[in-house]
Amino acid sequence: MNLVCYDTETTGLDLWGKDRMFSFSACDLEGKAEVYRLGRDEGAEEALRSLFNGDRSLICHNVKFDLKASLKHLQDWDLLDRISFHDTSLQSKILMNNHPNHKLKNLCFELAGFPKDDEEAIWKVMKGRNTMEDFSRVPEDLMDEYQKRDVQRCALLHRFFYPKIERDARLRDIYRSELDLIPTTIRMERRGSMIDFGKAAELIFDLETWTEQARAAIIFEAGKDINPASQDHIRELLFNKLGLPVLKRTAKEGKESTSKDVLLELRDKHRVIDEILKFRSFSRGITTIRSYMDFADEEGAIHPDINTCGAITGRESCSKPNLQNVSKEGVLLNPFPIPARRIFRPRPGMVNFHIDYSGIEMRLLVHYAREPELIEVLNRDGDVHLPGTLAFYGDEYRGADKERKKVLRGAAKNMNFAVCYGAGPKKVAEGLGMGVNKGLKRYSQYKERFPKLVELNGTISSRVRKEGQIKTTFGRPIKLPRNMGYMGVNYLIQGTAAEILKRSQPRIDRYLRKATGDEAGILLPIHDELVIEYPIKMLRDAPEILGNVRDLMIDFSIFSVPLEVDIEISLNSWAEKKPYKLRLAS
DNA sequence: AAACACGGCGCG
DNA sequence: AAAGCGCGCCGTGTTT
Repeated sequence: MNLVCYDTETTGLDLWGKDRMFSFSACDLEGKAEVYRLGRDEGAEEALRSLFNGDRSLICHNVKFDLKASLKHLQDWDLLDRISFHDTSLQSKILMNNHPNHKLKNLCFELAGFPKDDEEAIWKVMKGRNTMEDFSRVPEDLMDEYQKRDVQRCALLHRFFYPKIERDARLRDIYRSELDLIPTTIRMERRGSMIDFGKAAELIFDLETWTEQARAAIIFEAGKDINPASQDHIRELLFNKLGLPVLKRTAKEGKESTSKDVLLELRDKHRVIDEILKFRSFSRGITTIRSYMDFADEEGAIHPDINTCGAITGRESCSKPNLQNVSKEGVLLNPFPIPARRIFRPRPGMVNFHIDYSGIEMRLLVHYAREPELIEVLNRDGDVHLPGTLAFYGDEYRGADKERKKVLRGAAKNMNFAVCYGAGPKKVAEGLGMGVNKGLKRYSQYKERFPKLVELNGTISSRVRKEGQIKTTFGRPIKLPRNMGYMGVNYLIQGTAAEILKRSQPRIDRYLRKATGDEAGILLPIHDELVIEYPIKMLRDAPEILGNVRDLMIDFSIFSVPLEVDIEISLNSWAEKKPYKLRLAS
């Protein structure tokens, strides 16, 4: 296939809104480049069309962006199914996950000494202008030269990276799955998640009232007009004026920390603490909800930017706005939550399904530890935290009432994780809440029963020291500093879970489009969860269709433990999710 | 005015 | 000697 490096220039980054492409450049792998400016160059439109309709494979750095810009201009989103492409940014992320930014210019400079000063002239020109992101105002000859350099950089990277991926079957598979996720993600962004402007405005109104009340209370306690948003002012109030104890210091500057966990400890020492917590939560809530409203289009839909490989572990990330951290109610240790999920709702005529992998973290820990008893428990769909609970608490658990059982199981569950992430006997004994001697004894009993689980951290840690990386079951390498072995287990679990969710999405996308004629579709991935929109008129078929989605999500034969999902449905808002049963219990 | 570092905090 | 980590985004305060 004919390989062509391709790069677009746009008036800005808001491609789902006001911005558009105004130019593009292309070159072959030898670096022979051409630049076209739409509306200036004869034949630009035709050249663009031939790039997308011909028998070509486009190579881009951040291909999602160039595809969005191009298909928006061509007004032909069906091309997503047909176009073949490469992405040098993804190649870099797979081969060197720990690179700090994967920027085109930096990579070419670092890998090949390709000078990166060619943009300076452009910035000089932009300096006097107030529309910073609008490159279409840069003099055309300068711009042409700059664009040529960029596609040539892309060619350089492809020639450097791609052979390394191509010659390793596992890397090839990972790369293929990453590329497969791109069109699926563009379709999600295009749909967008809906907010209710009225509800948002109401919420902001309430939050403003509560913020001002908290501000007034704090100023009253301070006895002077301070800014509650200023950490310096709060520090002065808490630790000088009121003389409260310093429980923690900040990492870089060693100042008295005023973080939430500190404030929660000091909560019963003075009534101003709660007012500070309220002020922080409510004022943050206002700016967050405002930003949601600002990002929404006329319909009320927010089209975020989903980065399919945004984290060093391979996780996805989300920005402008980040819809992966919409705050929710009912969180332990958050006394004044913002009910932001109430303003997110299904499109008219739709419901949302929220499908999350149940207990995927513990399942993968058991898989990687190869702990036989727990593998067996998972295979018969048992409670994976119960054996640990019994090992830690024994008869104390058996003889407890229902409420007490819940508490003990919760503590044991915590310690199951803690042990895997490297907690020592002392920490575990402490976490069990039973006195050190007894706790230490129970820890050693636990260790005898689940030796593999207890050894996991050490095993991975020494692998990190030796190899400077870990590999997920799929074969994705995740590099980390050799002296940071304690992070290995976390990277392994996070990276594997990410890959599972990422591989399930294109399958689901293809299936839903076929089964519902493009009516149902994914809206958002949230690390171990997918939000899906689904037409109300097809709800009768939902048990079957969601059942098939479930099957696609858990179909991974390479693990020694089974996967499972929980499904919830929301009709009115993301704050009102109800369990959804695939079929009536028989 | 813009860019940066920092602490802080929401989610997973 | 050690329960861990990943993001994006905000306001303050400082530097350029």
